[in-house]
Amino acid sequence: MEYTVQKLGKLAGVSTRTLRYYDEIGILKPARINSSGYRIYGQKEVDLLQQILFYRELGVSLDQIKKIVTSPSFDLTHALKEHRDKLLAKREQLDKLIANVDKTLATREGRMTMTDQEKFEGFKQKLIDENEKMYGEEIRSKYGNEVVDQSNQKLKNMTKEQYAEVEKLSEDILSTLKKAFATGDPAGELAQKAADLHRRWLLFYWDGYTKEAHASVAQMYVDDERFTAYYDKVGTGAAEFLRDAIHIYTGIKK
Amino acid sequence: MEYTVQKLGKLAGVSTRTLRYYDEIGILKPARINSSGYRIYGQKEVDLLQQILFYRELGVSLDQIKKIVTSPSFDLTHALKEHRDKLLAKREQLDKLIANVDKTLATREGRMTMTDQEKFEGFKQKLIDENEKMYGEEIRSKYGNEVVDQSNQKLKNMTKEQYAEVEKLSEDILSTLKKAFATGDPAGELAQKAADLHRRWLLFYWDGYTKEAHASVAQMYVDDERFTAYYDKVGTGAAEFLRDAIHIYTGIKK
DNA sequence: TTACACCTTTACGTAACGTCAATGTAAATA
DNA sequence: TATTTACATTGACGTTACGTAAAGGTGTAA
Repeated sequence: MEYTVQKLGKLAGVSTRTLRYYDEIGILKPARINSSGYRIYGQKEVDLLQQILFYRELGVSLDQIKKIVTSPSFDLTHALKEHRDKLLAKREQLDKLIANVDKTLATREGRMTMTDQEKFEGFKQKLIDENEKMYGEEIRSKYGNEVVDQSNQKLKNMTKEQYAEVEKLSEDILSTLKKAFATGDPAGELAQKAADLHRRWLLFYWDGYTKEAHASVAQMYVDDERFTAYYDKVGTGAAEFLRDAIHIYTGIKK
Repeated sequence: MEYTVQKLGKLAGVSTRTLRYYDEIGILKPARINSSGYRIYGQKEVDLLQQILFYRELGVSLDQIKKIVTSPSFDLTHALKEHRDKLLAKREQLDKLIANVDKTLATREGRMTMTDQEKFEGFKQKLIDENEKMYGEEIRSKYGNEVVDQSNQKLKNMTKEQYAEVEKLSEDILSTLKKAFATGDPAGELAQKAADLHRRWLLFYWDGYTKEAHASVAQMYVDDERFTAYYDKVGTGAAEFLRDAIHIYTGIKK
């Protein structure tokens, strides 16, 4: 049986380029070249190619393979042992890399959750505390703990993408609030949009959204100086403005 | 503190070529270029290089590193996780390679010992049988079993190098025997050299070399047609010639 | 004859530098 | 000050095992 490059390539599962390359580096020469300059391979070459591909499978370099297949006295066992040593060293190196990447990831994730917590923990606690203060023991025993638990769960399960969305919402709230604040009308379209964004933002933390809780948080923004300061970045009195807008949005007035 | 390429290179443990390459691919540009065209690096670049080398340590490609260090919003955690996946896949691949090389080695070594045994087992058995026949029960119970055991051990423990030496000795015996046979003098220098080579050859199989056993083996070469045929390749009557030479060499005549 | 599949050689691209080569500059020494 | 020595520059080729055109010749079927 005789083969052209493509036929042999298909037979062995290699590209024609590979066969030409093997010819070029002298590792597998065709049995003959026909009158048109085509490479013609015979059975012997098929067998040799199989040999070559076998060693290639083992990760042996073509240079080494060449030595193996061209020199009959080549000490294959020794070569393979050396090759195995190299592979083992490589794996050790890989293991180190993997361990390092893992460690780095762990550190980063540790930092990430810390950052998350730094960002939210205080706020969350504040929310809970204020909530409690506002609604008192009665309401807390009713659904306060539940809300707290869910909030904690949500925070812990939040993905980076979700976090990014939350941040975007935060920014949107501020920018919308700024425009709304400029109109001076808490019942206006912009102010109501800000209130709606704020509701969506809250949904990232609360499962059991209620108008009452929303209104209560809005009041808190006015009562707690830290939140007041945060929203007053938009303009002096913005916290009150947002509270008014939310109270209108929720239909609840305290 | 300002650094030229070499100073920074020494500081960070990389070559100047590496620094130029990093400049070339835009991963680490010097802080400025002085009037002579020298690259001048500052503290910021030192820090960045450390970053770069850290990721390089992790096996991250420079292309990826570039993305990491040039885009602050790059999702490093995600990138590292993907990178780790790649490393894990690589290790799996490596493990397969290693297992295959091991298997190949085992097969080869199995074949090797089989080949050894094919080559020696029959001969060894013959030796033992003949020895037994010649010396009878008495001598066999005296040291025959011991010799057999040691011979077996030696054969099994023979390294490839030792085997190669044995083969070389075999060839030397034949070529020397040929030349000696041409002289027709079993007491001559060449014949005695052949006898000595034969002794050394026997030592590879026997620990407890004795002149008697050696002389006995020599006689066996004449008695057993297979060995006679082997040595008569050198010339008709070569087995007898070798026997005579060995008998002279050992000083034992049967 | 035309189309189409298949062949050829030539040559650039890959990743991350190593290694000259040719040449200019800064610092140290005679 | 002149020279040596050390260090800088850019340019370019080499490395591995092919992938991927490009430009053009060949074989065969419709």
